[in-house]
Amino acid sequence: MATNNEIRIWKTVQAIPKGKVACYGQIADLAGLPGRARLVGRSLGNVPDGGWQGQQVPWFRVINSQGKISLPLGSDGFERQKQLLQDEQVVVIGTRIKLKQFQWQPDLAELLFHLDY
DNA sequence: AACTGGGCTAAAA
DNA sequence: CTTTTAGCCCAGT
Repeated sequence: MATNNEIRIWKTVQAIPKGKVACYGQIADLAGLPGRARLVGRSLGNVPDGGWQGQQVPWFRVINSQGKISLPLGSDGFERQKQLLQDEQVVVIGTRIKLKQFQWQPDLAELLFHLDY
């Protein structure tokens, strides 16, 4: 069953724009769960097929604070994440993500804080 | 009521 | 650049 924290996390992740990424700690903060990056990682592994409330949850747009894909290099999950990112023009070199702009726009963060859960 | 292992992190080496 | 170290949090078991 989905926990409240998972739901908050999924909804926050749904706000990541296509072609951009965010890191686990960042999502935790924006979801109002500071210090719980690991919970974000765990929760993204529990995303229901078909997403949440009819909306997909772009789990693959979440990476670690080093700007890399966190799944084990060469694993199925890694390849899947890499493919999905490349499908939206995000450049992946080895495990590393390349983005012109790695940070969230302030107005977006502002919007997220006001999400009505 | 412990115990554990993660899709973590920041800092240091 | 990389690896290590030492914190960190908590759902699942």
